[in-house]
Amino acid sequence: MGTIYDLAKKTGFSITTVSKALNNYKDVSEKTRAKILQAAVEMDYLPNAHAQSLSTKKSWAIGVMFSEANEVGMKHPFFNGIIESFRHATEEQGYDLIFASRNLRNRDMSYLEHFKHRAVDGIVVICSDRMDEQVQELMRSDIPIVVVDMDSADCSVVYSDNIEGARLAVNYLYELGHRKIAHIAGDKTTDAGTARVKGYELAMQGLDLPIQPGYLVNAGFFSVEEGKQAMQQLLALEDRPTAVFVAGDQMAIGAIEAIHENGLHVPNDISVIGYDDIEMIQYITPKLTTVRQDTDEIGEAAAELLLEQMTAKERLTERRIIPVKLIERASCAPVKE
Amino acid sequence: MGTIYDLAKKTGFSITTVSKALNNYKDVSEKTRAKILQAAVEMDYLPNAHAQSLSTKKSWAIGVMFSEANEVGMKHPFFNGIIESFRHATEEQGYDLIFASRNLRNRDMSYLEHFKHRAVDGIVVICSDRMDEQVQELMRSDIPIVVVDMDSADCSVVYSDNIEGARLAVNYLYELGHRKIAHIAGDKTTDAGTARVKGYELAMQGLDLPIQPGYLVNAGFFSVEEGKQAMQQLLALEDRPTAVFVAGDQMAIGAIEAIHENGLHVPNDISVIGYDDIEMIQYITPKLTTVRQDTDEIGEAAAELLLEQMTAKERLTERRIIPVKLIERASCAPVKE
DNA sequence: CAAATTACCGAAAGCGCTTTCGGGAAGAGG
DNA sequence: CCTCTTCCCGAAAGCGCTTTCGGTAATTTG
Repeated sequence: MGTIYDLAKKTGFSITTVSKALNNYKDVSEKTRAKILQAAVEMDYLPNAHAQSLSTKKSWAIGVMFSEANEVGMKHPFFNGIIESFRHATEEQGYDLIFASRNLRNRDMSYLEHFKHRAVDGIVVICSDRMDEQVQELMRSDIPIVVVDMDSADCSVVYSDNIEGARLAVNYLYELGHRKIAHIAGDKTTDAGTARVKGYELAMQGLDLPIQPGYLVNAGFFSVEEGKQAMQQLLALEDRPTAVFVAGDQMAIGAIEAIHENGLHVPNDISVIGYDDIEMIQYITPKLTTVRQDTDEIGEAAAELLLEQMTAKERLTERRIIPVKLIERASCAPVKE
Repeated sequence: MGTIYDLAKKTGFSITTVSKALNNYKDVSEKTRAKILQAAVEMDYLPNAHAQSLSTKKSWAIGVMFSEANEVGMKHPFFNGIIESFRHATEEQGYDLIFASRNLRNRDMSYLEHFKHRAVDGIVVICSDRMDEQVQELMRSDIPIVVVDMDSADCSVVYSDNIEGARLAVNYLYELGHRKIAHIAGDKTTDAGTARVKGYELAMQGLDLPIQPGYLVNAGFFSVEEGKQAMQQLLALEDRPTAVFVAGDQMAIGAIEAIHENGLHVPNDISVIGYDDIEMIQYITPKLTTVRQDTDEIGEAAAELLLEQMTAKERLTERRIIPVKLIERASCAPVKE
């Protein structure tokens, strides 16, 4: 491959001139630039990124911190859509993504430390847990950052319109005639969870529907199993709901399982509506009606907010709330008399 | 944060000594090492990775090339399980993963070029398409590399035992009494696809079952839609199969859809068995019986093979074939008389 | 034609770190 | 007491690149 020095020797110019030619400086003639570029392809020259970063203080790398909840990591069916779209958007601008280990040659370090060590130009955190100490530390730092699925006044954030999403869901159920509408909620340590609860409460209130005791059940971290357990609680109630708004698709899948295991039918006996619109729910029975979060849009918005800061070289704090949409499928039906 | 120079000034030692203390050289006394380490945490010192890489020629980074087929990227339900496990394994050794863009400040470059530019220590390619020019180029290079889900004599590879998996599937159907067993195949440009076809043919032959005309249908790149279309072809046959072995779970989902749309029942009318064991198939109806590929194992094996090369600092060519397992669920039934 | 621009190029310092090599001090051996 | 090791430490070169600053040659201007 060779270094810039080899290129200089080969062409007879100084490394200064070579560097300038490569970087499109204007004070090098077209003739010599052409020669240098030509020689560069001939010897298959590629600049060394580390050397460049060292001298320019720009690494063209974005550090990503991914939720570790439930041990799923990149398998997370909602987050991986976001990261994919984020990747596309940043890639176009020439940035690489780096997934940092928390382990530097057997020395434990925080994400922030690792990102500083790697000298990333910016950070994206995709994590719902507001309480995560690592996330907090990142948000307090002075590196450009964007956080997804969480709110904060201290840094740029992007998340779905959860209040509105919950309202859509509840109103939809209401229009189908349902009055006994329960909510299976995500954990309170997540903004998404709390916002959807709030949206649920607001919507119910707006419709003049009281929330019956036991109708609001916390189901933890959005897993199938937790959704199932939550639904079992609802089914054990004296006065069962006729419809339930579930704060996540995976939990909704669990909820449906519970209902089926109870010998009941979805949607004939109980309607359920989910949240997220992850891929698999179009293949389950019944196909799940849900509130779609636009992962493409979220990823792009996150990229935009981060890019903005990186070029401005200063931290900005912008909030971007992405609209949601109700996707009607087959898991909700008019209430039975 | 400060540089090593600041640390030297603060402690009164030379940067040489500081560097040695930090890197556990033996020729620095415990006393001074302690002082330096202490000062390091006090001033929040972190070594600059670029500077380190520049002088050591080791970047502690692994480049990952991910399949771009079907535009899914990290959303791929099988591959993302592998990459997640790979990440865990390499992370423990202190390596970071870098997802390279193919775009270097508006100059197009190949993955190989980009990885050279970034001076990664190794490369993992997770991609099924044997014909991909980029993959070929990577395999020809001299950087340590491991490729997943593809065979090659020129570099270390790891993939599932596809022949055996196909055999398991066919034999299972046979034991349920099926004799008219069709196969919906993955594309011939993928090793997985061709190997499963071969396994299917071998198994049928071993059971003395002829493969009836039209029973082997190519369905492309493992998508739901393609699986559906392939199944429609099978359903259009005079003499329909009673069971079908599908080379991928997503295609199997499509196949089941097609069967249902045709007014038939799975498994009562037609049994279907998939391949992969992706998460969602336990939630569809009927729950899909399938051949499980062990993504954890594959990712770990890939990490191991790559790590090995990176420490040896030379390219090795080892082949690791991961065993598969039949997971019995509810999409297969004894043949009807 | 002299003076003032302009165009082009290179020396050198610097980015933050590692590593070789040599040298002084302290301890061991005779 | 002198020599030989051993133990610590630092000077300096080097990793591959960017960028400032100045200098020469070519060109333009009056």
